Amino acid sequence: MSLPPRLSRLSSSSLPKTPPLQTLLKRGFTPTLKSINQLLLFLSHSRRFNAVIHLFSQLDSNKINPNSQTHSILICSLLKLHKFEEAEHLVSTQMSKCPDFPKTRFWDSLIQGFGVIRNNPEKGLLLLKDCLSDSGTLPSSFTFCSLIHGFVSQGNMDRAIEVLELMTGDNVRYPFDNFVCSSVIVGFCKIGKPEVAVRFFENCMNSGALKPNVVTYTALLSSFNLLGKFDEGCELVYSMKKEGLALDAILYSCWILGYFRNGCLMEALRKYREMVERGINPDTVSYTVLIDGFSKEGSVGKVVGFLKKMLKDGVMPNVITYTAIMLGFCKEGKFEKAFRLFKEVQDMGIEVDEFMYATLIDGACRKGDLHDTALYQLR
DNA sequence: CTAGGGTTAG
Repeated sequence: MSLPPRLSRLSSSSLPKTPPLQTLLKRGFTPTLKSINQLLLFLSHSRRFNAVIHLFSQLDSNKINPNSQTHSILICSLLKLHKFEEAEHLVSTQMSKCPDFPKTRFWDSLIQGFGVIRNNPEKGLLLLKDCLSDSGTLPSSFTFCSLIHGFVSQGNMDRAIEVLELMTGDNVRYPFDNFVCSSVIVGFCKIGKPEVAVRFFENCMNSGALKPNVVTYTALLSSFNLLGKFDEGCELVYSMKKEGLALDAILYSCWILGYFRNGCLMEALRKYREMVERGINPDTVSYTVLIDGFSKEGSVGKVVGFLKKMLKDGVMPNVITYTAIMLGFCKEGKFEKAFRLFKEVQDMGIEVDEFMYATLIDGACRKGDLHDTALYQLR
């Protein structure tokens, strides 16, 4: 089997000529630890982390004792390969022996690895506590943030607050930044406590350390929406404009949603135009908010208009967008149109969900011909 | 340096 010319040239000229260490070892060489570490470093820098691990595993049987640098390189490779359990074991066994370890960086990677990549913030928190009890190691604020965010996305606010308290503790004293603040606000909204979210925001402001950005303000605006505090939401946006903060598509969607919930359709439309005039491109959610708002009022003309517009702009509708459109058709008594769209959505390969079925069933019931319509085909 | 924020029924 011969390689095509281009590949054979590559393999003969651009790969290192030295035989791999494994081969050297087999031939009876006994390289110094220094040269081993250099090779491990080289492998690690060229991102051949599996090779690092493999080479390390051969050291013992060749009576070569690794030092702390060897272990450092190995731990880095394990972390890169997301082998967190093995990395954790090494960190905890080698830590006390090697005072020159980049301890904090290892802890950061381990806590974030378990908390975010493994989606196991509980384990991350255990490690965080271990780390804090080992004086002299203070994980980065990002590590605290990602744990908070991990707990928030699980809806576990008790734990999120626990991390928050560690963050403000005497030996840490990290300020609450926008990342933390927005995550916590969203968390409280998620568990149905928007009033607590607003209070948390106010506390952050009173502490004086927070300069809210558009993300934090959007989370706050969404809390106001949940609380039905439409006027406060508007005031918030006005003060943002006065501050000179750049509003974006997400902020506008949230604001427009508030107008719809407050029954101000024309004002919602005006804000949409304002957004476009400012050069902010509406995305799928922006359009979905508009479509849903007009569908609920039975303004199917507007709904279809927005659908065409978004398709023209290359913004793809999702299952929520289509459900909102079907709702509009059903409200107008055009169940057949809704059902035709339903089939099209399925043909597009979009996964339909219970919301879509519920919307269609409701639409069919509204028409009253539950027994002889396409409803039977819904199965 | 960035992350983090917004949409659906009965």
